[in-house]
Amino acid sequence: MSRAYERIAGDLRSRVRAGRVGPGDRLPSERALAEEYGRSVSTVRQALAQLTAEGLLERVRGRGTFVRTPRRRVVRSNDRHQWAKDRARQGAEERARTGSTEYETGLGKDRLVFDATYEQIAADADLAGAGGLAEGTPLLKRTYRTRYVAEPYPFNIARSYIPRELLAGNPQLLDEASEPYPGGTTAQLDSVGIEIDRMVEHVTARPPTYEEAGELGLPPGTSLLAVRRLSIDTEDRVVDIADTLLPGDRTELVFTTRLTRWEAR
Amino acid sequence: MSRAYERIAGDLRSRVRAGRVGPGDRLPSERALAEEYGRSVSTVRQALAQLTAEGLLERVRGRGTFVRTPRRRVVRSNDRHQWAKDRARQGAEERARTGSTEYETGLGKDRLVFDATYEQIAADADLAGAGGLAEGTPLLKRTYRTRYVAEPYPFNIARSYIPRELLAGNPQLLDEASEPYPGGTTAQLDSVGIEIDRMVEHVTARPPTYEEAGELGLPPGTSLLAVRRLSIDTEDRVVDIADTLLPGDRTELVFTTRLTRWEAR
DNA sequence: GAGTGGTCTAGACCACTGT
DNA sequence: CAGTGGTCTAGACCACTCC
Repeated sequence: MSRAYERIAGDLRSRVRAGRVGPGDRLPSERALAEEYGRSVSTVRQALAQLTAEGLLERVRGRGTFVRTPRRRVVRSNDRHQWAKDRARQGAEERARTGSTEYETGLGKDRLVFDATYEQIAADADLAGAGGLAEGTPLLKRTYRTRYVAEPYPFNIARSYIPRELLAGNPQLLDEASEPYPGGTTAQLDSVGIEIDRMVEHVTARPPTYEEAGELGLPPGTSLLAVRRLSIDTEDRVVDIADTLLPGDRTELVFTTRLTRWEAR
Repeated sequence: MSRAYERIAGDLRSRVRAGRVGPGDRLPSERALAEEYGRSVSTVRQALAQLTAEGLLERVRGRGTFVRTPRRRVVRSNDRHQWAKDRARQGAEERARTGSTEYETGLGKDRLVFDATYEQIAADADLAGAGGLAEGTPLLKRTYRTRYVAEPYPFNIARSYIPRELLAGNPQLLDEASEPYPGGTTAQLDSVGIEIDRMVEHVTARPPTYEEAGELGLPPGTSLLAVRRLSIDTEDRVVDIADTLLPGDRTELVFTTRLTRWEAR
């Protein structure tokens, strides 16, 4: 390894891994490290930038360079789909009492803040392709943001697209003032006679765009989980396309796949 | 936005998004951009480094800076678990004819290269916790790498851990020379009387470590999908823990969740 | 005010690509 | 060979934190 900044990065990396500096600890300053390794400050900065991009360090102006402390993860399990479907057919009081995100996080409404906005749009090529629709099909676009009361940034941004034609039977569904709708999307679709048969979720990971990093308050060295979920009804139509963005450093997705039993041999 | 490098990055970003430069196109050189924006080369380099980390650009020494071309994605669907379970009870010839990865990618054995190594280890705290085992429990550790014949880097690294006690009935299972085992892990477990009831997959995303980036040949600006899959048998035991690393820029995970039907109202 | 990281400069030299 | 990006230097000045 002939590059000075890689030697420095490698050395600092092993200091962290060996536990000689732990989460939250401060590293020596740029100038001190430059002195220690006999290199210029710029070279040390390059090493520190690499470790920051790896998610190992966190740099704070005026305070110093710290070993990043892992954030507590929010678990999202696909069990919630069945839970939500069962709930949608329960009494209105029961539906109003609980929400899907509360179910996931185990937290009450007083600890979480939701935000919903509705728009009417036309399907672009991407959405049309995903939903098996013609381009230009009128859609209801709903945007949801969920965050902890105590935190400034949402831990979840979701955009849902539903063909407007499907919602004709219940005009209330086009009005964002109905949110939070008791029983969620499953109950909303039930109100116009739609039953969901299955959810198909497409999971990808990538670095956040500049705008996404801003919206979600993602520090450098964090990945983004992007989930596109298709809700398919009992007539095999795509009745909802939901794109969800989740911070990679605080999300764990859990999927349980149940298998049919073997016949006795 | 007072920072010069952010203005430059923002301007170049919009050039790409507006399609004024498309995938594969070359951008002006560092020196040319410095001239154009009236800034030093270092400032331009900072802007280009940011866009590279976002996965938007690709820099090649001696050739130039290019707009990154998206790689073709390998789709991994949870349907394969049921497929593999069904296959495990078929004839030996049928099992030998196909593999799980071929099923996933739609490619034949001649286009893919597998590699398997076996080790015997003791459970550390992490594995013991995941498997509900005592620390130190003897495990069989199997490492698999899968790649295209035409490519140098694997698109998949998997490490599987099975309590050795479960495999006592079939010594052949401890020998890596048995790989590829016809019918895969499901058939291997079947040979010692274990039937899998369900798979539980935990999905997370993060930047690759330095070593992972090297192993998988990940370019800067790429995330890593890390999946921990627990195989749970019909007696509710964790019979396999499989940790899989997948390049975020070429993997799409698909999970289908089937819901039970409502009773007629 | 002392100490921290962030931005920016104006270079030098090197490694690599393509002609 | 000219042209590209990669490494490294030795600074200056700024924005911010903490005492």
